[in-house]
Order: sequence, then structure tokens, then C-alpha cells
Amino acid sequence: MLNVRSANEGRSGASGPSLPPEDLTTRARIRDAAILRFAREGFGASVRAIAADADVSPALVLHHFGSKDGLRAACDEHVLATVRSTKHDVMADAAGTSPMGAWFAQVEEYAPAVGYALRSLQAGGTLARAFVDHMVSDAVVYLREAVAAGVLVPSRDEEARARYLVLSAMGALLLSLTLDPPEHPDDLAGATRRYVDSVTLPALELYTDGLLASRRMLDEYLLYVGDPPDGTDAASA
Amino acid sequence: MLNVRSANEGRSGASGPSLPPEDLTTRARIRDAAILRFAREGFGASVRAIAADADVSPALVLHHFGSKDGLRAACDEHVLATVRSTKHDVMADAAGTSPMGAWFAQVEEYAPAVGYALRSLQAGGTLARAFVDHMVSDAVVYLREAVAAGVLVPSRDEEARARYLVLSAMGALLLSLTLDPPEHPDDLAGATRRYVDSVTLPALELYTDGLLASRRMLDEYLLYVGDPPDGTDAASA
DNA sequence: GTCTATATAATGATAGAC
DNA sequence: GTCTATCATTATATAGAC
Repeated sequence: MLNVRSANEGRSGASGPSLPPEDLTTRARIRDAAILRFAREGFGASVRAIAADADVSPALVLHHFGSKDGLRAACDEHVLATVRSTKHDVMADAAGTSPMGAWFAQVEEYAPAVGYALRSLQAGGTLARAFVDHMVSDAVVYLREAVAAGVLVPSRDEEARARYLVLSAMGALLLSLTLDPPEHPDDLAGATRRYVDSVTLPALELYTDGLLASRRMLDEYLLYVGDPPDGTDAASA
Repeated sequence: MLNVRSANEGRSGASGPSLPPEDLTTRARIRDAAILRFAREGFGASVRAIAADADVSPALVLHHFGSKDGLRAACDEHVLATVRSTKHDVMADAAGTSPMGAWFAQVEEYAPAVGYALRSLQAGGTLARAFVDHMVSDAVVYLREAVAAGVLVPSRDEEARARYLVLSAMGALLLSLTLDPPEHPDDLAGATRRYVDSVTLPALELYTDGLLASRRMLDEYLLYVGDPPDGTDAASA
């Protein structure tokens, strides 16, 4: 169940995020510089700029990673590994309000990886899908535990609820950060905290009392999925 | 209250979205081609490609709009005007479940403008902010009406709730479309419908029964905001 | 492994004829 | 208004010396 796997054990690896940059392989230094640039500017960032950040020539970047896409793949892999080995500790207690928001706000040390992950979610692609799928699987577990503990009400489809909650929380945070980007590009944590503060009250209200005053809509929907009338014109019900 | 304003009355304007392309000014044809290209490929789309779509030379595009940014500004303006004059009819009855989703699913005719708007939300910028602010203002009105009619439960901060619901619904839809883009680039409506179908049950459950089994978290939060203890270390409450 | 120098392709934008 | 032709810049990527 615990999917913690260290990504940095090979001869060339060695990059726990808290290691000083001068101890890293050139390859790792380039990769970290790329992650940071991509996080700050998006994936349009040029190989030249990354090379400059890592104090090497552009050619060396491509020598190590083959192409810009190869570099991105290496960054994806490293970020995914980082996230996997990190998230577990900080996620456990945040299942209540805005799970992902709390997660992001807490991991200042991993800011580059987080920024990179957000860019991935913004751009789509394989990492983004893996990232979300991972969060959904985790959410299913945590939601089940919370239901068993009597903290949360049960759902008729825990998997669908987990996906819905993850998409909503992540999507809202991502959209909010896109609309009001942090002034200083590295203040993701602060911007996230401000966002979380701004939605805590309505989120808690919604999670406590819901939104609808009656059960009619839900009841009608349950009737509908139990016996779908036609499927042609009732599809927007 | 009704913010309907036609955008196409000037000598050069004239572009209700249902007019045949051959009746449009060259300038308008270029602009529409740009909206479609931007919607399909994002804002990295080249001036050359847009010119080809509109059957003109790249130079003419820049002659009419000054620069690529000028072209984007014109597209922004036109899309915003289109959205403003369109949304009101289709949004009224969708206040219940997934407001924005229903809205998007319904307006197949305006697919290019919708796709463009989604790209804007993905990329950020002025239009995106205007777009969201507009939806939030509308949501405030509709939510208030629904509360008055006894359909929805009231909130302690209707403005914050409206913003939270809009960000969540739009963000989740946007993220979902980013993760699983429609196979055919013009099937936004279908992809949106599939997304809405997939979240209707958990959304209705959440809107009906909430998520939390007790009122404790909300009560504690209300106590906290009523008398904030310190502000230094309790900020993540 | 690392560099300099360069090939190649694409971009946004301009000049000037018609 | 519309075009052809072209410029200047920038991008990724390669060749080959060290």
C-alpha cells in the first residue's frame, strides 16, 4: 500500500532535495536546474536558459539527455519519485478540508518539484495523469478510513467521490494560482496558503451542510441511473 | 443586471457566430480563424497557420492587428463579448448540480469561443480573470435567488461561496479536459458531457449530505475566525 | 564529459510593390 | 487591402576538437 520508493540510488542519481548543489553530479545539477526553470516559466523555457542556470553549455544538456523531450522525461521521473516519497507523511492529517491545498502549503522544501508538478497539471501529459491517479488512489484509502472511523459520511461510489474531490481541490487550486500568480515566482507556498484561507469557510460549510435544501435532486438522479429512460435526450439530466 | 452588450456593430465588426464565413470582413475572418486555432492548439499557434486557415498571407494578419499580441487582444475582446451575450439564457436553470459544466455542454454552436476561453483559463491573463469574475458575480445572484427560493441552504459569506463553487467547478472541468483531452479536437461538448456524467453522483451526494459526519470542524473554525488566537502558527488551521 | 562552432528550421515582424 | 520577399531572432540539435 505504501508506495514509497527512493529514486536516487544509482551511480548518477544521488539527489535528496536537501543536498547542497555542489555535491551533485553535473547531470543531476542540470536536471534540477531544468525542474526549477520549468516550474518558474513553464515548459517553453529554453535549453539555453537551463544550461546557463546549471553553468554548462547548451550542448552538454543535450549530450546528457539526448533532447529536450528527454530532459523533460528525466524531470518527470524525478519529480514523480520525489512526490511519491514525500506525500505520505504530510497528507494523512489533511483529509478534512482542502487536502491538496494543505499538502502543497506544507512542503516548502520541495517547492521546485511542486511547481513543476503544477506546470505538468496545467499542460497535461503522462506525469500529470500519473500524479492525479496516484492522488485518487490515496484519497480512496483515506476516505474509506475516515468513513470507517465515522468522520465522513459514506458514498455510493467511493472511487468516483475520490476522483471528484481530487479534481475539484486540485483544479480549483491550480486555477486560482493561474489567475493570481504569486508575485515572486517562488512564493507558491504563500499563494497557496492565501487561497486555502479564502476558501476554508465555504468549503467547511459545504462539507458540513451540503448545498441543497432538499433531497429531491439526488433522489431523482438515483431513480434515473437505476432505470435510464432513453439515453438520447435525457443525457443532460 | 443584464450585462448583454453586442460587440459587433462597428463598420468592421458584424459577426454573430451563426453568420456564414463568406459574409464576414477579412479582418473578422482572420480573427475567427485565430480563435479556432488558438482553441485547438493553444496560444503557441503560429501566425502563419492562422493566415493559412483564413486564406490570407501572414503579413496581412499583422497588417490588421499590428502584432500577434494585438491579434490575441482582439480575440479576447470578441470572445468575452460573445460569452457575455450568450451565457445568460443557458445558465439560469443549471444552478443546481455542476453549473459550468452544464453551461459548456450546451453551447455547441459557440464551441470555438468556449475552447478559446478554456485555453485562456489554462494560460491565465486578463481575459481569464474577467471571465471568472463575471461568472462569480453571476453566481452570487443566482445563489441568492436560490437561497431565497428555499432551494439552497444559506451561507455565511455568499461571495466567498460563489467564488469557491466557480473555482471548483471550472477548475475541475478544466483539469479533467487537460488530463483527458477530447480525441477529436472539436469534441469539447462530448468530453464535457462525459466529465459531467462521471461526477454527477458524487457532486449530488456532496451537495445533498455534505462530507463530514459532524459539525465539529466547522464550529471550531467559526470560533477561530471569531477570535483569531495569534496568526503566527495557527495560520494553517 | 565538456566545450566551440555551426546546421537547420521556425518564428514574429518589416519593406515595398501592386 | 493584399501580396511577395526578406530580415532578424530564436529554437533545438549536431559535428567535432579537446
